Amino acid sequence: MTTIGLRERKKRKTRIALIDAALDLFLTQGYDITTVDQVAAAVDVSPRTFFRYFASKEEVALSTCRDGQEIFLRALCSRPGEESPYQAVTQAMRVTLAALREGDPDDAQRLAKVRRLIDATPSLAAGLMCMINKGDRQLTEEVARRRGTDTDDLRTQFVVSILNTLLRVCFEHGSPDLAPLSERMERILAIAEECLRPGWDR
Amino acid sequence: MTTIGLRERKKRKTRIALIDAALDLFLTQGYDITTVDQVAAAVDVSPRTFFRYFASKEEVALSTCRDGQEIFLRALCSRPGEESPYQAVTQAMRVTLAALREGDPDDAQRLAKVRRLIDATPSLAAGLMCMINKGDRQLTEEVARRRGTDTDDLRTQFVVSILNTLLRVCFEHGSPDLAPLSERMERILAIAEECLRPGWDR
DNA sequence: TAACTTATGTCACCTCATGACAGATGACAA
DNA sequence: TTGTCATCTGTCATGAGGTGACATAAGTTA
Repeated sequence: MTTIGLRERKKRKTRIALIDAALDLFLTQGYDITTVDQVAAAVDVSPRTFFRYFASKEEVALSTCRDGQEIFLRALCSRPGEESPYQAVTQAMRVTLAALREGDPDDAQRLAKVRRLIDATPSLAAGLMCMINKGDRQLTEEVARRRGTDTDDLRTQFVVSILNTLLRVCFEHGSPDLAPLSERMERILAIAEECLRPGWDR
Repeated sequence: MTTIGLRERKKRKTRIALIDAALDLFLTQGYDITTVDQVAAAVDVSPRTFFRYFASKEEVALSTCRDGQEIFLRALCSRPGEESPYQAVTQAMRVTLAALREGDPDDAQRLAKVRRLIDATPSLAAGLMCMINKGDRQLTEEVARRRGTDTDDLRTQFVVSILNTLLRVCFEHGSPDLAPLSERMERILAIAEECLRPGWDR
């Protein structure tokens, strides 16, 4: 049986509706001149309610990315413990892309929209970057665990930063489409392996 | 002769005064609850005038860092052309730290305050990171020039990201003091050289 | 149905940020 | 010194982002 009731279903529906309305308005009019009121009105909801779903205008724009990030972080945590930090991260990246390819097409669609939006909106690009780096703490713990150090270890922090770099380069300037994104990622990883000494992440 | 007139001097003075007042208020009360009006009042200036000097509350908080960044970027551009991207960046970092050590002690003092402030204020930490990455375009051009590629080159972008990583790791979690900062930087660079293959940035 | 929990709307309020306009002040030439 | 000009500044008005308080409506559970 589905344990979720009508209330929960409604909540998810308005959340999605807010995201979609916001994305469409942002893309057609521009992010900056679109007001929260307009987004709320498009979904027939009070502005106050908007802020109960999203803490800020930026959050609604980037929520899809955040969801993707969480998929990635979960994938990362469930990688086998023998994998080195680099292996675990790259595999988790591949898993995330695969999940996206096989999941709800609407989600992929939304992600494509967000990507177009971010490319047209510098402040959102900055926000996305910050978001990626927010995952640092979890990433740091995961790397520290795999390297057998604590999170203060300078080398661990260095490894984390490099991995973060890979994540950023792969995902920040991508095409909206999934296949080229995947290809781009593999090229980046090849470059990384050319540049880094074997065992650098151990 | 000094070519700057009274007007220019006054402008610089209020700018500095605004920065110092803002930093002190932010540190004593907290960044978030301090209003622009308070900062303006502390310098006996209208709030409107504040916004003629700084585009935002964040800008006044991070202005000292931005100044430092500009010193760094100028130092980078004037490095000899034979240096590899990595050499040029690391030397520019050292030059920047040296300039700070030998420059106006007030500036170093301000920088220390900013650091304490950033450590206590996540949103500013995010802002700082974004600022650092804003320097990317210039950094990318410099790296592309030294590698003899154009700025779209994937490997160039990778090199830029790694260098950016170094910058971040060195400057973001530092002690307020200058000497330990310098030492930390050297340790990070040593780690980087352990991890990266010779010639990785060529 | 009754009692509860929770989502929502309304209202009020604050801060950030910007445009328009007028007055004050420094810069500069005659 | 004086007059003109550019520019800095203050005042006022406006709009958007964001939040707290409280009542109400709706879903949930007994």
